[in-house]
Amino acid sequence: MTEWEQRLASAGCRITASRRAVMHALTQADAPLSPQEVLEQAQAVHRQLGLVTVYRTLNLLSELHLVRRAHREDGCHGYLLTSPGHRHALICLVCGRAVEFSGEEDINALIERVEVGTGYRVDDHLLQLFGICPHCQEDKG
Amino acid sequence: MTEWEQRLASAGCRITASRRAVMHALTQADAPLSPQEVLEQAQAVHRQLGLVTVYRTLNLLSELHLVRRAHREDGCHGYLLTSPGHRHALICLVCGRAVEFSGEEDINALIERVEVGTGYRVDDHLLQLFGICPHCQEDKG
DNA sequence: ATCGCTGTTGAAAAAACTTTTCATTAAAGG
DNA sequence: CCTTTAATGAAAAGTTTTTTCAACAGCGAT
Repeated sequence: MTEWEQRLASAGCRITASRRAVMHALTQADAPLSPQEVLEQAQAVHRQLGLVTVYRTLNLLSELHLVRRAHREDGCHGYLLTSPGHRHALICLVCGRAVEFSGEEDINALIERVEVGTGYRVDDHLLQLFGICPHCQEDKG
Repeated sequence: MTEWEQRLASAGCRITASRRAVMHALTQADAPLSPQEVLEQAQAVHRQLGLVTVYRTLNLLSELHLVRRAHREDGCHGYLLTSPGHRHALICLVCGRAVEFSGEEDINALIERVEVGTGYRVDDHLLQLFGICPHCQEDKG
């Protein structure tokens, strides 16, 4: 039983073909996938999968933090597998490839400064970086 | 002529009642507003305003960076006036009140570290903080 | 293995959200 | 004031997401 299956099971959820197919699609992908794209990829493994189930599965996986949304200034429609210990995504503006990174230490100084400056108590944050991946840098050079 | 009107004008756009109404709504609000909410607020000033125009206006204002989307882990449907020089928003989880802050300096160290670690070239970022505003902290205490 | 309970599923439909189309209106410069 | 043309509102189309519900399939007990 894989780690995510373990996680589902201990949350009292069943390991189904649909869920395996969605996780498979997200595991294969190296860029964020929209629900529609997840469906297309996942149907290769589980033909009768429906879009509704993709939505439900993505919501479930998000709640369990196995999957995360990718955010862009113009919307937030992509989903991404979370890498354990890495809370933030870095997405290539050319090809969409995404990697994750951690950097809590660096952010804490900023948060503390903002707390003092605003009087807010900061509980959570959302950080995402955009740039050009090594692969796409080569293509240009 | 206000600053945002100046900005619109120099982009070759007209200053219309609809645009004034949308800007008015966003100026009054201290929390991010959805397009629907913008419509409701703005209609107080410009009765015949339609939702379509709200969408068009928000897109225009976003392009000119006069307005920005608010992002949450579960979606990105709110719009927020941008404060000049402040690129990031801090949103109260209780009442939705938002303030903006800057912190480029703090983030640059992180970005540089990530660039070295991943090989990506980082061009842009999205950072948003969530917490409890001073007002809502009082309500509890 | 089989059974039964109940969480899950897929399809259809509904709801919500966003964009397109187009005739009409109204800014802004002359 | 006119004229030009960007902008508007309403309706319709398109897209995305959620709800409903009968049928299905995990999985624990037998």
